[in-house]
Amino acid sequence: MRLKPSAYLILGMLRGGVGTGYAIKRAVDQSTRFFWATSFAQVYPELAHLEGQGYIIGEDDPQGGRPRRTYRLTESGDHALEEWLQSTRLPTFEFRDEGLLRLFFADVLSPEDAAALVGRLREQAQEADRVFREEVLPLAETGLEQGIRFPLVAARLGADYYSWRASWLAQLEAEVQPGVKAERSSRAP
Amino acid sequence: MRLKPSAYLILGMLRGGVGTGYAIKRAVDQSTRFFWATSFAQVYPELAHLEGQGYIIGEDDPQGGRPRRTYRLTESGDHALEEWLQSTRLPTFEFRDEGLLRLFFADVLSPEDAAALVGRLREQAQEADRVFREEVLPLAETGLEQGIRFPLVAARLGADYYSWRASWLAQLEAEVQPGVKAERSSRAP
DNA sequence: GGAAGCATGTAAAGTGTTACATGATTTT
DNA sequence: AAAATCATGTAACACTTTACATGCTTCC
Repeated sequence: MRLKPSAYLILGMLRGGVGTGYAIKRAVDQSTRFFWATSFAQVYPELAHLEGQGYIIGEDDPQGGRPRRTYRLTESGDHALEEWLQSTRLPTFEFRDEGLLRLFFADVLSPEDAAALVGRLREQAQEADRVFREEVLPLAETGLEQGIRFPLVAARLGADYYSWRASWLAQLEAEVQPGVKAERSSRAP
Repeated sequence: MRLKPSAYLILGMLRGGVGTGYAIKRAVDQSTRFFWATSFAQVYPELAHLEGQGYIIGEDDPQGGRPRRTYRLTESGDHALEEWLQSTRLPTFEFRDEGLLRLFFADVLSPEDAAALVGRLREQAQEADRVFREEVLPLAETGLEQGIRFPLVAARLGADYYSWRASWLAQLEAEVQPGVKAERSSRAP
């Protein structure tokens, strides 16, 4: 791999017309942050690095007295982005979910406390679902007018994931209610 | 938060009877690694740190000429673990999914190449699903005999997630096939 | 006039991964 | 006899986050 995923994130944003470091960070916060987040302290050095390697070109573009530097892809950067998108290399996948870790160790707790823990996890999934439907999805929909559909696809996958997770946990919550006997879900009336 | 999640991972494993650094790393590789991974270079220093803080006590426990150090929780460690499990603090949730990032930028590609990318993502989800069902789930089931059920619950959530993701992507794959017109899924005969 | 937003960066601290180093025991 | 597994650790590197530092412009 020539570049790290965080670098392709920047190439992709530049390709989509998001031209400054500040704007890239803001765009990420409103879109990809759920599966790939970033920070100013990552974006600015990476822009400098990508320019040094010839993947992008920056141009000073001050707005009044306020300095600004706007970047665009070079041919080399454009090529690198497409190559990455078509690569068959296994994409990195890192998942750190403290909630699931707690669930994993829930045998330590009393049935009541374990049930409460599952309930909290379900609530958190519902809250994430709400954020996606109220904030992320509507924003992604605005891209459709310019024929940009995949950010909406990604947002839908995220929203549907949290919905799915919330109902999976709600089901589990019902099964672990103290008083409910069965090891597997009670299907008896 | 008194301790970081990686520390609670170790406390939880010790509480479950997994007593050495080596065994903890192995156990994690077979169970929690999908939502919380670790490495020897994290486990050994963390064990030393937790012992220094009084959460655990280690005892030299050589096997023949092979040195070994076995740890157990102190009261303080036991208390810290339960407190963490009952905490209402928002659990850390970090997700880095390069596959979704590629999907997000797929408008750059031709419809054919975008469809191929979706197909690769679907295959990868299917492969992860297979690993869960063939390797992780059977292992987690062995815990049931000792009345340990939540590792299996967590493994089921993981397995079901990848199944769900694979079929979501299969559905998307059908929708983005070149030749299929509609913006939204074609419900025509 | 003050707050919020635009804009760019650096420094320090924390976290995590990979590679290395060593040696005993068990399995093939 | 060799390979795999058990077992413990360190060093170097890579990566991320948080906090800091600065100053302009726009909105209330």
